[in-house]
Amino acid sequence: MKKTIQTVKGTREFYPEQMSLRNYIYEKVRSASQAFGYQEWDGPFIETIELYAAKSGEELVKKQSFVFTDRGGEEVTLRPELTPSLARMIAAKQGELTFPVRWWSFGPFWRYEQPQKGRTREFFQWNIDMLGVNSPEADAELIAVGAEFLRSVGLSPERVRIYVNNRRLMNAQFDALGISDKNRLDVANLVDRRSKMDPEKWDAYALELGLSQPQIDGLKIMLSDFDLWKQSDELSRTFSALDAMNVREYIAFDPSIMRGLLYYTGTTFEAFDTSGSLKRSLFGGGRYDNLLEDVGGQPLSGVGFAMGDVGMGIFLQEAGLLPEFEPSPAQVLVTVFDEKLWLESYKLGAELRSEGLNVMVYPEPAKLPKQFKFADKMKMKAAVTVGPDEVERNLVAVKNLSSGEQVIVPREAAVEEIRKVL
RNA sequence: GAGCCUGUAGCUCAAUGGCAGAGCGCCACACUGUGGAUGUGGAUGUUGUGGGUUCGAGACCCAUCAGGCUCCCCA
Repeated sequence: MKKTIQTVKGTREFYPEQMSLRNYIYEKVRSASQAFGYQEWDGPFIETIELYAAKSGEELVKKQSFVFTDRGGEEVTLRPELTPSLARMIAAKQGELTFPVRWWSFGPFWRYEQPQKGRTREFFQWNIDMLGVNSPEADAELIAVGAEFLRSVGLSPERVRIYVNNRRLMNAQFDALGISDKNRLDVANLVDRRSKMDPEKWDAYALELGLSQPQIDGLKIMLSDFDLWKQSDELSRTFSALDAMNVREYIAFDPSIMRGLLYYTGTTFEAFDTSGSLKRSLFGGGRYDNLLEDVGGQPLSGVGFAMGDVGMGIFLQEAGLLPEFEPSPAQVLVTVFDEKLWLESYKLGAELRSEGLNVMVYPEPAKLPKQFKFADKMKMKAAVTVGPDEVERNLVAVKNLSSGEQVIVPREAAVEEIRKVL
């Protein structure tokens, strides 16, 4: 390595092993989405900054998006999230789509962040949304899709939990405590940090925001009341529906879940890894009522969530839940005996492929031990050899690489023999 | 955008300011019709990059790049 050109900071290189993990997550995401009847879709990877300026946070637009000027002088950005594109696309065809719309997507996003573990500048994200139905049961369905995904990758309720809360319930609580609208965002932020901050610092921060001691005490009581959801008809119905959908064990009410202060208006939820000492967020979402209007559509309510591939990948790996990596898509190696029989091996390989097997032929007449070692490293299951003896009598030698047993069979029986080994 | 830690062989890591090393992996051979084991031998490299201090720098200083931790943020 004389001279190397570095990758762009925060980008990711997918060697085959990482690519198989990405594809594994994609497959599970697709299965969970399709099991509930959601359609796959996607938007542009490049958008104008105005799309996000409308209602995404200032932090996102000004500091955390990849913005640059194209050759035509237009300011464009690599998409940092999908929901605004979704809102625009729905609004554009609002009159012709069949509602309720159930859509999901899995694609790349970019955010200009400080890279650290679990956080890169380039990542893949699963987005899934239902639009056109505004009900606690619809909220429950989205949560259930998330829960079924968790179940499908082998994550048990002991390991991961989806915490659910509701903005309207919280607003009612804030009203009861006499917390002004002006303070609402700050207080929501305060509530969100309850579990992340030292209790003493949390108190000090609360005082800083101008809350009175009775208000702070009231908040604390509220935050430790895990039966609070019973006061909310919405959440009661959502939890009943989750029970019916057989995912209730993955769900818990948590009054400190606030999330997206920007456009969530009803139920919000967030999945956490509960196995470690610190909670790691795995996905989150909620109901949004005003998104379509913001991009010029007719009022339309929706609910959805998003999950990044980076954190989920690390979590699955640490939990020992990754499927074993198979280096070679071909489980069969045809060896090359010597230069004279080289093309005979290619011929055999073609025959086996025509029978539907994935077959790799060693690319040169190397020593057989070397070829077998290669098959081992690639974790292949069978090696097939045609040497002078076999060719003469129209035979092939099929070796089971895990047991070490080799049988010599007529060439026509090779496929059948190989299938026994796979 | 701010602070701190780290960067040495393909990988994991050693080396008081004084000859750059080990284990694993890799390659070759033992073994010219068969892998996983074992043995023997071999190659690892501009110590992230660029400056500086010093007789002498992997080590100390400055800058820079990267990724890790924290703040921020988490749409």
